[in-house]
Amino acid sequence: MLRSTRQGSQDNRAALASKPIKTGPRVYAEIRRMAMDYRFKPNERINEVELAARLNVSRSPIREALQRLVTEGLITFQTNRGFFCRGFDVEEVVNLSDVRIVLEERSVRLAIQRATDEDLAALVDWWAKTMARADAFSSAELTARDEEFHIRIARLSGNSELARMLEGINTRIHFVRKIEVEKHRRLSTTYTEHADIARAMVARDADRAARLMHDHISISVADAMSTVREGLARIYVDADQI
Amino acid sequence: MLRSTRQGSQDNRAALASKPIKTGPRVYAEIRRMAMDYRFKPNERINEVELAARLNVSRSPIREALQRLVTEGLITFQTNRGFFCRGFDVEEVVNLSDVRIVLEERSVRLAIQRATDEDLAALVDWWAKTMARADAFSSAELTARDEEFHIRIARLSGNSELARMLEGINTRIHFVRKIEVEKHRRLSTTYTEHADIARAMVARDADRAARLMHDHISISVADAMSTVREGLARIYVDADQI
DNA sequence: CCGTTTTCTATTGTCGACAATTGCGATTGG
DNA sequence: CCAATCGCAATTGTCGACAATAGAAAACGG
Repeated sequence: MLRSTRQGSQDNRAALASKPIKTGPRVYAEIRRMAMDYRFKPNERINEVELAARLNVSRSPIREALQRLVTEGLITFQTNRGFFCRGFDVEEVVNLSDVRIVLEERSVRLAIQRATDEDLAALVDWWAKTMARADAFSSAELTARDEEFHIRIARLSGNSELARMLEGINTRIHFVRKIEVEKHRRLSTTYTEHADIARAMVARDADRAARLMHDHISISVADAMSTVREGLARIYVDADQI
Repeated sequence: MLRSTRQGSQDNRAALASKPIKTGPRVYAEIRRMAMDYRFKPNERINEVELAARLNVSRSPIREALQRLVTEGLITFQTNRGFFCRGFDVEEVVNLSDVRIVLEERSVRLAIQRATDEDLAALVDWWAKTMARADAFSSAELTARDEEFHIRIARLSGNSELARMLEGINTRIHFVRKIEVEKHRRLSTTYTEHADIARAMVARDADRAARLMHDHISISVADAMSTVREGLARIYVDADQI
């Protein structure tokens, strides 16, 4: 009776719809999303056993996922003390933004150099369609489109490392971005800015596109501060009623 | 006699000089270095049990370290198939180089904006001293100094995220960099280029410093190809006699 | 002799167990 | 009443065991 071993987990899997996703990837994806949305409070210690229990798995996949998230910058780690949620402060947002600007500028420039006319036309079309339906989208969906616009350009750059790094930054600033989207829901400058960038790309006007991109992404420190403040409010208020 | 449990590892630790470094970090550092130096052959499958045996630990710390290295871009992973060494090709080197250029340019510019006169003077001094002793250094040491020069600037930028990303790129291009250092051992343009950059920084000439940095880092695709070729030779020849 | 299916083996994925460590709270001495 | 010390409870670090999977080898049929 000592060797019933992994009986429990078998049941869990079965209950979870036979075997939709493998445990490892699933756990990774779930924790990742939690971290992106600050479902862990900033600097909060993450209890492995508790998390394992919540996701119905053992600590092994949990720890492996957490380790991965550490290098992604979503989680912090101290030996013998465990994993912590990353902090949430203005400096980090500003720093990431600053890096993002130069990478996105490079991204458009390369895309203009290397993408085909069809690719760029498709980008313009896609964004036009998205804009047309903008009102029907939730804020979360809208944020996703915003992110996708930039990622598409990054992919068109033909530099997979560049795209990879921008994706990394995206996941880290996802939370602030979502707040910004909601803030500016009414005055939807974002949509027209995207359209302008895309058009400049079609026209192969690298300098203009890069400048537009720069201005589009730039945020004042004051903006960042207000967004972070708003974010903190959500983390410590809304989170409780999830 | 079933519960001798972790006897074995106890012995290992004891044999390894009581307890110099904790297992986890040690394993991570060792595997990381192996990956940096292509002690695993490109795209080679990494056998967890074998590696665990070699480092005298169980698979848990191995897997955790590998997971971390996956997001660092030093290791590849496929579910149910395991971990693989990253490839080694020209495209990746060129892509990383391209990203590196824009980040390093931003880095100098920010450093010029934010570093104190003392900081910059210290940078110049340190590099002068290093240059003076250059002949006494091994190629490995020389490579380390090269890397350190750039990292110092990144830190002076005051943007920790920028520094972090540049460090990430450094570990990924470490191998090619080492080869480049050895190639150009004689015609040591690198040293004077560094000195020039540092001087431009002291003079707070951002445009010049950025341009120098750009030219310093830029490599032609032809150079990259030759370096990669040389690298492949080493990986598949020298590696056997380690 | 070649292509398909089956069996077998090597390797990964996940688990529960236990030791080591940390941090907190109680206890004691000033 | 506060500071330092001690011990205990909670938590992390690492391990070996076993199931699931994939890939190779063997058996089979054409």
